[in-house]
Amino acid sequence: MHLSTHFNFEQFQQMTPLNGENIWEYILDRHAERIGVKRRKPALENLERIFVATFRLANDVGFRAMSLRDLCRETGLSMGGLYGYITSKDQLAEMIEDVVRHATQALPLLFADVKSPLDRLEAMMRSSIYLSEVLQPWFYFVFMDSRVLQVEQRSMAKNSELYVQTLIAATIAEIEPKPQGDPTLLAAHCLALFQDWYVKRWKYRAAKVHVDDFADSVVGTVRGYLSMRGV
Amino acid sequence: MHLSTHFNFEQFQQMTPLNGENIWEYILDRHAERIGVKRRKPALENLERIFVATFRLANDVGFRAMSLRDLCRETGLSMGGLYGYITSKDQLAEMIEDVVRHATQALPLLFADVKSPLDRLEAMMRSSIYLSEVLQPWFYFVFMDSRVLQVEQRSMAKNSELYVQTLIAATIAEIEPKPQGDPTLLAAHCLALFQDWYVKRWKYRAAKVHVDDFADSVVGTVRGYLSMRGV
DNA sequence: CATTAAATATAGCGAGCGCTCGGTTTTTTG
DNA sequence: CAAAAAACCGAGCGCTCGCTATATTTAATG
Repeated sequence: MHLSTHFNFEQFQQMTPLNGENIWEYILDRHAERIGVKRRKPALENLERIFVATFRLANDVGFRAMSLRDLCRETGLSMGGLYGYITSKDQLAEMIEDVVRHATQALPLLFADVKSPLDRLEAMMRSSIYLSEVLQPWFYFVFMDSRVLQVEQRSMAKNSELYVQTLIAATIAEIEPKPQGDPTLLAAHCLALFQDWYVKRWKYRAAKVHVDDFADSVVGTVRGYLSMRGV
Repeated sequence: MHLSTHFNFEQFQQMTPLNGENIWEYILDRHAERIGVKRRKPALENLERIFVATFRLANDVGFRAMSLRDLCRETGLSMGGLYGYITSKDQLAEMIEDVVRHATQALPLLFADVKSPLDRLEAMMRSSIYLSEVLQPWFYFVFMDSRVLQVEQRSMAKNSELYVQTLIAATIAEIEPKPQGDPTLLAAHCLALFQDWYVKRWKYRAAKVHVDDFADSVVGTVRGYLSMRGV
């Protein structure tokens, strides 16, 4: 199961438990007893249609301004059919936030046993970037729309960010010789750097930047700074 | 007029042409012939009420989902009164995007004559951070809500980002000895770093991080990396 | 092929939307 | 202190919202 900490995107795709294909199965199983639709094949197809359309519409007008009638038009479902898969509009967003949060928090734990803190940091940042490449619309949705969800989802998304930041700060604090600057602030910078991949995806797509180039650049920059001699 | 390139927030507040107080005058003058209200004092007061309320509501539900009736409730104006200041809901967002774009693009030009590229880069990043501190809700609004505006505003916001990125990339390219990595990609990292100040403002507020501490950290990190010896 | 269960279509509820416009109140002016 | 000007109010227009109850169509099963 375990790979080098210097894996690239192709290698990551082999090891990630969640990807763009099996995610519909994950969601269907996770909400099995609540989802009214019993037959598996149309359920998976419709789930994919629903979420893909949600991402497109939310990106156009924002989640709260997106109408379920538009969602029906995009998916080909009727209002009644749609409500076989969700219990409310808010609950639809909740499902997305839930996927992203679980995926985000599961990743860093895979590398908890890596001895070198610099290598562990690289592995966490690389896997975060690669995962957000595989699930870009999901991550983007949570980043842009979690603020308009109900209070509970909002704070869950914030706490998830702080959790990852704390993990990274702890790793940075282990580095010897100690890098200049506050580990928590440096960890925040790391988050800002790798989140940029899915937040500004339009920019990198237009510039034809490959995810491996981006990851190399971020990792190289961070490693370069953190392994500098202090003043 | 000219200051050192190592100014802090207090010094920046002395030199910025736009701040939290005179911005209402700026907006009133810029839209003078369109705004129906002629008397200056109530106009300035109501403009402030309108924009402050817009920021609060847009942050809660997103701009497209924010209703003008809620806006009236928050401002104390009626629908009719509100429409003395705006011509449409979209035009309200347009005014905000316009302020941010002009302020963003005017800043870097102040330092075009700084000889040392590293110093110029520092000045551009510092001023960007400090300006976004003074006008945080404005910057945050454009970052989060420009995607839901009409196509024209959307592309203007994107082009503005690319413009600043190009300026920074050109400055990075001047640095000797040449830093490792693609200047455009490094410039993108710089943007991600200093935009984090207003995008994740909730995080830094909670952690009681002062804007000068943040700016020092970002500038220190970037300078540290860019002035490293290449491999 | 008939039966039955699953999935979908549709009409409709009360509420709220952006926006307008005739009327009212407030402020300035002579 | 009137008259004129400026600012503001809020009911109402046509339309859409999230959501539901019921009827209809589709697919699996004997």
